[in-house]
Amino acid sequence: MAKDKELPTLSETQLEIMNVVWDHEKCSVADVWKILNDRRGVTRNTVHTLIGRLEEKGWLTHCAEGNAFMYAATVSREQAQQRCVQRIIETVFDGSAEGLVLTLLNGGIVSKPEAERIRDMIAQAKKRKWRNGGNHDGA
Amino acid sequence: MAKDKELPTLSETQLEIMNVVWDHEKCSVADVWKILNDRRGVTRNTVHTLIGRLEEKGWLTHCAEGNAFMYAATVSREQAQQRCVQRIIETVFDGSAEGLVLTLLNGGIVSKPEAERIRDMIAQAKKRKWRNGGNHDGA
DNA sequence: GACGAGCGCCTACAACTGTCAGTATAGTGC
DNA sequence: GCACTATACTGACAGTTGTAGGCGCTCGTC
Repeated sequence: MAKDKELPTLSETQLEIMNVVWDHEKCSVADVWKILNDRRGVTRNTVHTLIGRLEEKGWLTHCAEGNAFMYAATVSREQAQQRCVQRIIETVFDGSAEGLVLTLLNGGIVSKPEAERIRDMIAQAKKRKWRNGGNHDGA
Repeated sequence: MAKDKELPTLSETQLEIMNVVWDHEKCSVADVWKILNDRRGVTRNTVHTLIGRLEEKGWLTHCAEGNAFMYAATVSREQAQQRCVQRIIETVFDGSAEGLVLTLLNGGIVSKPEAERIRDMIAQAKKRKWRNGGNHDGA
């Protein structure tokens, strides 16, 4: 886990599957299928193919457990989220994290209490990470 | 402009082209091609096809100007950015804008001065938007 | 009028993605 | 042993995307 080989980006459907796997730590094709099928009606085979491709790409690994395969993510949800945010900042906001937050605030995407919680989070992060001059400027 | 018909999402390359168009307000295939070709070597025809597809999907419009076509975006960069952020929050962060900011702060994506500027931005947005009880709680 | 440059249009192709049908295999119950 | 069920594997297909080649039109130049 946590090998930093650059994994290819995930499509929407692939992300949906990864989310299920992350939620359950590890699960079988049938598990994922049940959840996805509940949401939008999809064949077990489809899920199987998608999971297979995710494994091919390195996002998932499997191990036999009884007579079923259990799949687990090779990368934590947090890591994937980080990469995703990083990519969006680079491609959509031309490298500016502030641009992202600005859009968040001015686009009516966050509510007032959310914005306040976000402000608090930043204040806390400031204390925690840079209390005694821990520099972190290289963006 | 600003018609809120739901446009399909943009791929990375498509976004690259849109960025050039947004930067120049309006430009010809040749203009976009020059810039993209400088960056990574791509054929004029490729750019033409991509632009044509973007127009098909409603992201661009063109008007004849002399004997060349000038392309312009139908949606402002800000609108596109908003949608992009909204989508990422929904699909990657399960609807939580705070999750996004948390990732931004804890993932080492933003530097200290950036985080401070972001905090100021939030403080300002608070004053501006919710000064006299203007509620905005619906996501 | 011929010619080269610039441009738009059409077509093609490989890779990827989402979708599923069909087939094989293994476990369970009778 | 056979039928049933659950699972895994393979192959296929349509749509999208990135890439490019080739053709024809227009315009300025010689």
